[in-house]
Amino acid sequence: MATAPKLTDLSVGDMAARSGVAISTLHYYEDLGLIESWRTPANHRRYDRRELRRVAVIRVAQSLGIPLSEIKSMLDRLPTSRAVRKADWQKASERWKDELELRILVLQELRDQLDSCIGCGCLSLEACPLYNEQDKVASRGSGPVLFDERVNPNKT
Amino acid sequence: MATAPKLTDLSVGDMAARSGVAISTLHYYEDLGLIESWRTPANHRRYDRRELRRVAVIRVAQSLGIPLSEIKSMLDRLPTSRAVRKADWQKASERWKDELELRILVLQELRDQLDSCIGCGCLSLEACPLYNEQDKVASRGSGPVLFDERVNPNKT
DNA sequence: ATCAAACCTCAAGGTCACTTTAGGGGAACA
DNA sequence: TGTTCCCCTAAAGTGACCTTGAGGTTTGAT
Repeated sequence: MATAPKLTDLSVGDMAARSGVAISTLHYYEDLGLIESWRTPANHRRYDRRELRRVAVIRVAQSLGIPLSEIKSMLDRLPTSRAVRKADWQKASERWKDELELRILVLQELRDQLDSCIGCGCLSLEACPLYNEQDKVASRGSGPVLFDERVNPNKT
Repeated sequence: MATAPKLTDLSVGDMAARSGVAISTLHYYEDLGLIESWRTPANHRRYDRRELRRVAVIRVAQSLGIPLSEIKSMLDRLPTSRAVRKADWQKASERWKDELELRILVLQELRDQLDSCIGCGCLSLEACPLYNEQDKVASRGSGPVLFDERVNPNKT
């Protein structure tokens, strides 16, 4: 609510068109607190243009397999005032770059071991590096999740 | 059903312990036809030890973001007889290796563009290469899915 | 013979990230 | 003044991937 309504602000339809994200998804992101809007007297959403960047960042982060909850906590670390600077984004994106780096490394390891491992039978053993590697990337729920909040997936 | 019951076959509990996968998950995989068992006279499941490898492969594939449906169709391509050879696994894994390769390339591209892009403001524009890159990996539903069955996520 | 531990089935519940549906209200333009 | 489009909310639906629960059977050690 540090928002000073401007005529150049975007409607949800504009946002959808410009970001390539469905209106329903924008609503959803807003419910989750990932983006922010003010309302016109008619209760229509209006978004500061900067929210476009937020949406873009959200989508990019998602493509890295980062869950929305993580994305939110990253975005929450940005200054809440409207004056988010280059430096803020860069700092925030650093963490994802590291994550990305790690992800690449794990995948490369996986790939390098695929030849020497998958056909050799060791895949059935706890000792197999490929199989164990999986635990570091493995998903709970769906999709690869490299981030924390790793509950032990089964308690034997 | 090409199964010749052996005393060395594993119970579902054994499978769970040795594969690190919950019993309920093994049941689930079996329902989906990803793994196979025979039954004792008391209707208890027994798994050939080779099923351990199948489970391992399933988990590894999942860590690459490959959906179970894809994994199933890959596993279905293996000889149904019990005599699955090294070469069969290697052949089947080839496809995933390519997928892996692609995944690494996309992530690397993403990483390389992160510096030059995320702080510059272009992220809010359709022209941003990083933002567009996202479309090539983007998920529908949850988690990155590089495989086919890409429906257009929003029809504007 | 008893009793816990392990197994069975089937149905329902839960999470994530959305989309769809249903039933409205307000705005822009000819 | 329409009428057409865009917007609103709340709730339910979807699909992938499991987990939990209820109620019952079997095994195996004492």
